[in-house]
Parts: sequence; C-alpha cells; structure tokens
Amino acid sequence: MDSAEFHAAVYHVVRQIPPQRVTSYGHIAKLIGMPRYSRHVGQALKFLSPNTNPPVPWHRVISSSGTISSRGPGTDGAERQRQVLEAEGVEVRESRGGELKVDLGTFGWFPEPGSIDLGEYGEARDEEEAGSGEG
DNA sequence: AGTGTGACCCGGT
DNA sequence: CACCGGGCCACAC
Repeated sequence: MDSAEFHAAVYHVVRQIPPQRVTSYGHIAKLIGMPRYSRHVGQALKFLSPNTNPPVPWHRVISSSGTISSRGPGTDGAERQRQVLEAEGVEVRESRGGELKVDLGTFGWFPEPGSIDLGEYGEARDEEEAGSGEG
C-alpha cells in the first residue's frame, strides 16, 4: 500500500459517509484495514484538493472524541469545517476552551469494517488473520 | 542515527 | 470535562 493508494482509499471511504453524519480519523483507518494509521488519515485529507471531481466530504471526519481538530491557533480550518457541517444540518457546539464539538451519539457514523464498499482498495490488511481470507 | 512534529487514539486521574 | 502520559507511523532536520 503506497502513500498515493492510501490517500485514494481514504477518499473512497470518506465519500461514503452519509450527509448529516460524522466519523473519526481512527475509524476511517479501521475501515480501510489500517487501524494504526489514524494520523495519516488526517494527512490524506490535508493534501486533498478543494475541487476533486467526485467531491470528498472531508468535513464529516473529526476526532474520535467528537472534537473538530483546531489545526493550530491562527488557522480557520476548524471554523470552516464547522460552517460546512452546520450548513448540512449537523449541530456543533463550542466548549469553554473554544473547542468545537459534535454529539457522536446523534450524528456519529461508525459502520463495522467490511460492511462498506472498499472497491479496489479492499486488499489492505494491517492485521493478519490466521486461516481465513478473501480466497 | 537521534529528535521533534502532526487535521490521532486510548486509558488513567 | 479537563489534563496528562504512552503508543502509534511517516517525514523533516
């Protein structure tokens, strides 16, 4: 699995997140079969072009705790993500520390690995399974 | 070859 | 809920 293919796999899965739902970097990593690569999911979204042909709903990916990643002080990425989420009906609230949070119990989308379409990226495996396989 | 960093995750306090 | 420590993988210096 090359870096380019990893990115492609991430985009493929992110495109399947339904409207008004959010999931986490870590869960995307799980879905593509690489549970230890949560940090790289964020990188893949960072390198995403703003005008890809099938659009990638990057805004529906937040942290596992329901927090929108701040991307550092002085950046407006988190605020842009908030506005896009609210525009499609996702409720975002602000904690005292200024953190933007979404209620995962209401808007969370965490399908089990294997229950979604991986397309040509279904060969990725981070953990070997003894005695089983695609065949 | 070591150190620091990043759109992260989990458990403990 | 907030804070901290450890784990994780790849990249830049």
